[in-house]
Amino acid sequence: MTPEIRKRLDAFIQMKGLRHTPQRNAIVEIIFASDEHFTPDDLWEKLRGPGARTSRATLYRTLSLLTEAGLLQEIDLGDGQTTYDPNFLEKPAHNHLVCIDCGKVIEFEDDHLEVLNECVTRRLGFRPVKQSLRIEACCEEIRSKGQCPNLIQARLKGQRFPGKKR
Amino acid sequence: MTPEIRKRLDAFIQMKGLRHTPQRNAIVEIIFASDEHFTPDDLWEKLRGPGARTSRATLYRTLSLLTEAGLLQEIDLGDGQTTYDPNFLEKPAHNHLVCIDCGKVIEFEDDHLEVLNECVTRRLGFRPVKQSLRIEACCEEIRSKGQCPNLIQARLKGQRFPGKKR
DNA sequence: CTGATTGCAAATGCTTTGCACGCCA
DNA sequence: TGGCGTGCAAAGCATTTGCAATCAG
Repeated sequence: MTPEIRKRLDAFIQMKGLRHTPQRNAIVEIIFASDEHFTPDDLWEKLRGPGARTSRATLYRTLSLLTEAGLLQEIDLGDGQTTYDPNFLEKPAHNHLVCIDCGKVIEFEDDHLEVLNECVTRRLGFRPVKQSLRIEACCEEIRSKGQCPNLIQARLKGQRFPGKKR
Repeated sequence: MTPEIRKRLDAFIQMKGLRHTPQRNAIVEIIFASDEHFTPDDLWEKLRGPGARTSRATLYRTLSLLTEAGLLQEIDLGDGQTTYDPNFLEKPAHNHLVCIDCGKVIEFEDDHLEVLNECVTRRLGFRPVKQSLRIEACCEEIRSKGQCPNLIQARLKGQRFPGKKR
């Protein structure tokens, strides 16, 4: 967890008159230990490791807080659950490519894309706030080799694919 | 409902060995009477008008069928329910601008955007299948006039806004 | 006839909430 | 000590499913 993050979080907690608790700390610690996006369930799994006991309710409540604090961004991959993205202070735009074969999610940036999006938005008479591009595509690796490494892993995890909500 | 649509639907029904039923007909009729996007609930409302009795189960089942037949496209506006888009045969890309003040949804197209998206996708080693850009923005009308006509209507309808799932 | 289709109610899966108790500041 | 926070279980919501009855071809 960068000092930048910690600062923002502390500021938010103080401003809102909130409190530091072991549960909150544990959750925040785990989230910002990595910069990968995750679902509430991913987080729940990681939380079960250490002796830190939390409830799902607290988990969800904390996610809301962090989102409100601007430390997390909610993104929708279309799989029936909300995905959260930490470490986005440096990445204003959220573009995701989801492989419909293996479910792999790639986050990418493209300056041209951003400029273009801004132009379009203004042309329509709006002021851009947040933009997310979601591309569903199929993996060339699967087309050529017949399968890709993520596919097997995804199947094992019982991962949901785009389109299939539940 | 254009003959184009009817043709595709009949072909699909025949190919799959499905059947024509009054419920299916009623649903299809209502959907393709307009080219607006809608939620299952919007559709349910319209269905309650005529004497045609259907259940929500049939409604959802029919939506799945039409999606599978390629006559409907599922899009996710981030409000907790699936939105469906008919009349998309002519519009391959789905770009939506959602006003975070009034909830208004604008569908737009931009050729440059599409070309660019395709480039990015290929550069990442994928083959594009479906792309949807979602921009959250705020209405200039609200900034200048203090409110916009959609806001009042949206409030009355108890509309959900992006970010607030339930 | 026979399998596709329907409606109902119950089940799902993710997320939120009410409530009483506990703990931070 | 006064609330904020927490856990639990129950509630919510959109959507799906099991099943027996019904209907289309």
